[in-house]
Amino acid sequence: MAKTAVVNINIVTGDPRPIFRQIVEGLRMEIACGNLPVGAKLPSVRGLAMQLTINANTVAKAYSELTTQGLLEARQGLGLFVAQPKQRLNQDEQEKQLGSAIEKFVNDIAYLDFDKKDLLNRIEESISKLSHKRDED
Amino acid sequence: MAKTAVVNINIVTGDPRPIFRQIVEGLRMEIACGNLPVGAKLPSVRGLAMQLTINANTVAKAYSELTTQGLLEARQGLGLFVAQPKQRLNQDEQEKQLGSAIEKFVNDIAYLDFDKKDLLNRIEESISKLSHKRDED
DNA sequence: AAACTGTACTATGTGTAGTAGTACAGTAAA
DNA sequence: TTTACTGTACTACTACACATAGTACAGTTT
Repeated sequence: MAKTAVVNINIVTGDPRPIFRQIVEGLRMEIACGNLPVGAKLPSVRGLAMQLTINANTVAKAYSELTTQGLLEARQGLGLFVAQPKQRLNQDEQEKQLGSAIEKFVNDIAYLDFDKKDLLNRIEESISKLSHKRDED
Repeated sequence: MAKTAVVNINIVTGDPRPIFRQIVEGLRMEIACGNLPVGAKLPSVRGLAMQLTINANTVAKAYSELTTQGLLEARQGLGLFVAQPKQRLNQDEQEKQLGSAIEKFVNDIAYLDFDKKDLLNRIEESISKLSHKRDED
């Protein structure tokens, strides 16, 4: 049987995001960075709940959303696995989400002091950590 | 008496953000882009509520948060005005917020298709619309 | 059969968001 | 002085989101 991957996420008290969303976003990044490759087996609902000291239903909710997003694949009685990535959004929806993300980001940083070049470098660096972005020009 | 500025924001049904937050973020951008210059007089709590067809207490809540953030200055009996910008965060807190914003942004775009150079250009372009970022190198 | 796994449900409590309504204090204009 | 604007603050209510606790069922492997 496949060995359970180590999931390196934690819940930050005081983070304005709900707990289940911190899990969702934490796992999205772990998968996007290649720390959880396709086929990796995630901790069980009850296992991750104990690890994070939260309720199992909260973990189940996060896992359910990731499954709906196509990042995970659930097999009842067996566990949850990182799914083979597939294109799920059409071009228009992609463009819309990209635009929203840029707008939200600029809103967040609008009142901060920073050097523009430095900022763009940091963004480029963070993007380069995404595993499927590493091989691009 | 100062003329009330026209505020070009609207509430998007279906937007996951609470209504008061859409107002906060909309006004932050209007101010940051120079559409609402220092000293501009905003619509009254009751006026904006009517304009947006929402409750006046919801507007008051948004205005209150913007006042706390230092972007607006309230004068009881007179109205609300765009405040003189002032540095409010220390360097550490700035860096922390910048890091969080980048992290959140990369999480949002991690599964989208985009050309890296194009993305960085679009971010640079959006930043250039911020009025206090126009004169920078 | 036991022990793991996911899935789904009810029930409860807490906190947030928004509305509706009301009232008070400050200011300017008539 | 009155009127009409302004911001500020409060109570009360409803609805929803979030998280927990508990329970039970079905699938799979050992």
